[in-house]
Amino acid sequence: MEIEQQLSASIKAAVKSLYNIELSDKQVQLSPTRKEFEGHLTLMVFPFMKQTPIKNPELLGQAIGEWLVNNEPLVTKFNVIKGFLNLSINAGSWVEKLQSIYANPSFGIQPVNCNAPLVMIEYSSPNTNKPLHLGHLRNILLGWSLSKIVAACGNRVVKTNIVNDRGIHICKSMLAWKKWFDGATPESTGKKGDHLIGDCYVAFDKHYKAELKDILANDPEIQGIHVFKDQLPDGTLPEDVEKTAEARKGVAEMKSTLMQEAREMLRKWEAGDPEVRELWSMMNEWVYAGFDETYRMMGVGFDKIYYESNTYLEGKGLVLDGLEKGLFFRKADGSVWADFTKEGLDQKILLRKDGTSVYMTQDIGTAKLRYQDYPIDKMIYVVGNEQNYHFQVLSLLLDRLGFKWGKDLVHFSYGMVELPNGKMKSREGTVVDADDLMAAMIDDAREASSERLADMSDEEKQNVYRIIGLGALKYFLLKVNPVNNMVFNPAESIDFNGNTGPFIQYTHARIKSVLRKAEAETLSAEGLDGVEISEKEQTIIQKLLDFEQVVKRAGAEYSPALIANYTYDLAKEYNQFYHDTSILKEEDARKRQFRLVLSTCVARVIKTAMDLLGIEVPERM
RNA sequence: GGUUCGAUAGCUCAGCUGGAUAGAGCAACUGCCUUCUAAGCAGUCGGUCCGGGGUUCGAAUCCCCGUCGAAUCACCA
Repeated sequence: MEIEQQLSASIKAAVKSLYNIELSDKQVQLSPTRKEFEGHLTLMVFPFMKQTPIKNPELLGQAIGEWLVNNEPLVTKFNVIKGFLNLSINAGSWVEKLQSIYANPSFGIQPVNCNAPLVMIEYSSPNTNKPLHLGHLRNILLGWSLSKIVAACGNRVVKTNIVNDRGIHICKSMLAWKKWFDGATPESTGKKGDHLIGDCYVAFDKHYKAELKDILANDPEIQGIHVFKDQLPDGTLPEDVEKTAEARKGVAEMKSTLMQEAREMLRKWEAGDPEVRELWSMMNEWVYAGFDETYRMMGVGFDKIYYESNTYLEGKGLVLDGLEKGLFFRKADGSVWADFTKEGLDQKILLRKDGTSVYMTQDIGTAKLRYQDYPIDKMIYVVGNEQNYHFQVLSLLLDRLGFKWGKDLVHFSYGMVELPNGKMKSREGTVVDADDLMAAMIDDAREASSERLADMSDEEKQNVYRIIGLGALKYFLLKVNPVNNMVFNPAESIDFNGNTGPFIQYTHARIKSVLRKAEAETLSAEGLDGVEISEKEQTIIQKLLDFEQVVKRAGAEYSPALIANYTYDLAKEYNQFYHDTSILKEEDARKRQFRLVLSTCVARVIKTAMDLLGIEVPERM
């Protein structure tokens, strides 16, 4: 990086000295030289050619190249192809850079002080009526990685979770448990609590569906519902089959006794009915124990967890205040609305006519509590792209209410995980369960690596399987640009070869193995001045130097994928070097030393980068 | 229908604020383990960067118009 800055300044000086022209930063475009050409960094001369008296790009490149060779010690030689000036940097400068990387154990990570901006990041945000699935995994891994990256960019970070622990969905599970589960507990069934509650939810849905079917088939009132299309010229009134079915379904849902019971339970919950509350607490505790286990296995956590049962009433007050201040308006039926038609959006309901909260109101309430707890400078919500509209409105709403971070709250919107034949549907049993998937990945890792680790203790082995299996899964989910939907094929297990987590982990383990064998040698980055280095070695140093910029960009663009792809590139470069350069058998002691230092730095950057993704790297595999 | 997002090799994906002949991995085929870990390395095969205009020295990238796909437009969360 500093090499580029220095070079950039010299190029400006060159153009100034040759043609008396001041170049802007934008006009000096340096990029890594493509492999098929000689050189390390390439300058494009087109952006400023018009201003110079020389209208031939080759001649212009030639002139600047000559000036640099004579005046800038970094540059040893150059060549010009079309408008591209390829510059070669002297080997000593690369070695110096490597030495400074080696000297800085936290290379790439910005220090954080107590005055740094405070960024709160919300992710996971589960409902408490079913276990976590693959979609949650993407969310949670993105949130965790983002927290690491934002912190690495010099911010204070508070990781938070809003648990949706109340509402009709949990009442459905509670009702099903009471009706059909005969007092089953996680202990009595040996099931994780979240899975047991998930079973309840499925059971409710199954019975509910059956009841609806029965009502639709047998209820005379429903049979009498018909919706017709417009009259045809011949006077007939064709029935609109679709709308009829829709209307019948709507009435059937109202008539369902199961649904009525669930609603009654919700009403009792809101009224604070002790029996309902007790059941609710018990079942939620089961779920939390289950979630905690999943989070622990994933290696993630939170600094502060909010529960919707504590926040859902909070928004009301703010909305009523806002109403008094004229920020919102009340409709004739008594419901309260915000008008965003001036901002190009619609009107949005904030309180129902009976005064109860909606989703949006709860988010306002949560925001209020968070702001009371922390002096937030920036808020990042990791939530799927299906809620883009919601957050667009929330941003305007919080801004109107005077939250200073409302206007630029970040909705970190990511795409859905789809199966080869479309979306995951819990109703259709096509959901990929998070616990199952992690266990399967660890099994695959065991199968792939048990032979190699024969001399390890069982406990050590188990740990390596876990690191590899989860590494494969996490990398798979994080390497894809978050904004895109992605496809997961359960039939093909996640690969361990190629652009994968284990490939990168393997590179790290290999380096560690070499370093262990070199342990007898005292490793030092001193005394490497003038050591001869290969093009590949130079390329790796250049790649290492990129790391700082990649972290910054990943932070600015909220993209763990950038870190993932960078790390893969680095590992690939290193593997090529490893393949055709011997390290320990090199006879020249300084070259050997240099290669060990280079390898150490690569291992360290891999470890740091993978940590930013929430992925561990093993010492052996 | 409105809004937002997306479309790159058979499949999964990279491609930075516009830069040289568009890159990886998987799959298929071929080499390389008596030498630091072959989860590796090297190679072959594979492209109308959805289509059409425009901007300019130069477009996968920026702008406009289409086509297709996803999400959303609930007094659900």
